[in-house]
Amino acid sequence: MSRTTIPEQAEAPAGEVWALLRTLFGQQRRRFLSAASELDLHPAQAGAMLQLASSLPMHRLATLLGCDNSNVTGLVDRLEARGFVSREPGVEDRRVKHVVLTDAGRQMRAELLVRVGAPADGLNGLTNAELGQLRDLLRRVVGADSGD
Amino acid sequence: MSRTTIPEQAEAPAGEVWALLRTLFGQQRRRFLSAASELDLHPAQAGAMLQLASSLPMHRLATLLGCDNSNVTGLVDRLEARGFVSREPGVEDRRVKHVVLTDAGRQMRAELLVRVGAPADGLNGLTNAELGQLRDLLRRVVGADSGD
DNA sequence: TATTGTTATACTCTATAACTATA
DNA sequence: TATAGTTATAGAGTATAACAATA
Repeated sequence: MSRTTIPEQAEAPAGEVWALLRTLFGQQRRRFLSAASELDLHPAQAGAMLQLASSLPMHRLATLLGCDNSNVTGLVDRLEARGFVSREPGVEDRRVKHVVLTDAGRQMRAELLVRVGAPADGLNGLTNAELGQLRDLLRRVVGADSGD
Repeated sequence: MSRTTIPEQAEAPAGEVWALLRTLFGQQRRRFLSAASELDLHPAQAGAMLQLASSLPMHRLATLLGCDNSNVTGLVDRLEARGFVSREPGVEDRRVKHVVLTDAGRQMRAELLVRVGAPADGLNGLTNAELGQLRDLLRRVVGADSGD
């Protein structure tokens, strides 16, 4: 692939780290898009499938995906038409519908996770001690950003 | 924000690092989407603007964005309609059209970079020595993945 | 013959607003 | 009154196929 990330600001001490992280972001994004494509899922559909670790109300799914409730209607319509999810009425609040994976949906999600969720290949080249170092540093980077 | 990333596989040594990286991915993705939205750009348009560090042939932009040539036609149409880019005919190969930023486009791109390209806030909490450590570790992670 | 960019088509995503049924 | 989900609508992205101009 001749994909390249945008150059610029790779000089500053933090900037250099940032450039490396962006490279990883790009790799991961392409991995996600490839996985979705291979499985014949639209990226948004793949994103929804990944969020469905457990059943979720429609509006909760909308929040997680960062889109309007109305979009989820069509999204779930299409996933339902392909047999990956079903809508189950809420018992406690009858306005709510829960999106729940079918067996086929669980299998599809597993396929996605194999392709997207696996640690980037490069991590396997590090020793456990180095992974520990990396973990500690990243924790501080992540922790400082408002946790969302 | 009540956005959460998908749990699962945070036990393995590499898996823990991977989970942290995914958190960063999510933060960065939301930052990108917010920036695009604030500037009234569709994510795909914002992505194109970021790639235009220098002029690019239409087909090259398509490759960089990972989409078909035919999509770039409409994408550039709309950016052109808003005055951010112009099409310039190629001199060496007359089939080619070069997409080049206008002054307004350069300014818009700068606005985007301020919002998206800045090092994640968390990096500022690390010492230079720690940044060096992090850089060395990430270089090995990135280097091992087939460089695209 | 192959490539560049365009057009046409069809499907999906996305935001907005209006509607319903619940709460 | 407010919330959950739907519908309707419009603008945009995306893939595919077919096409003209150029190589």
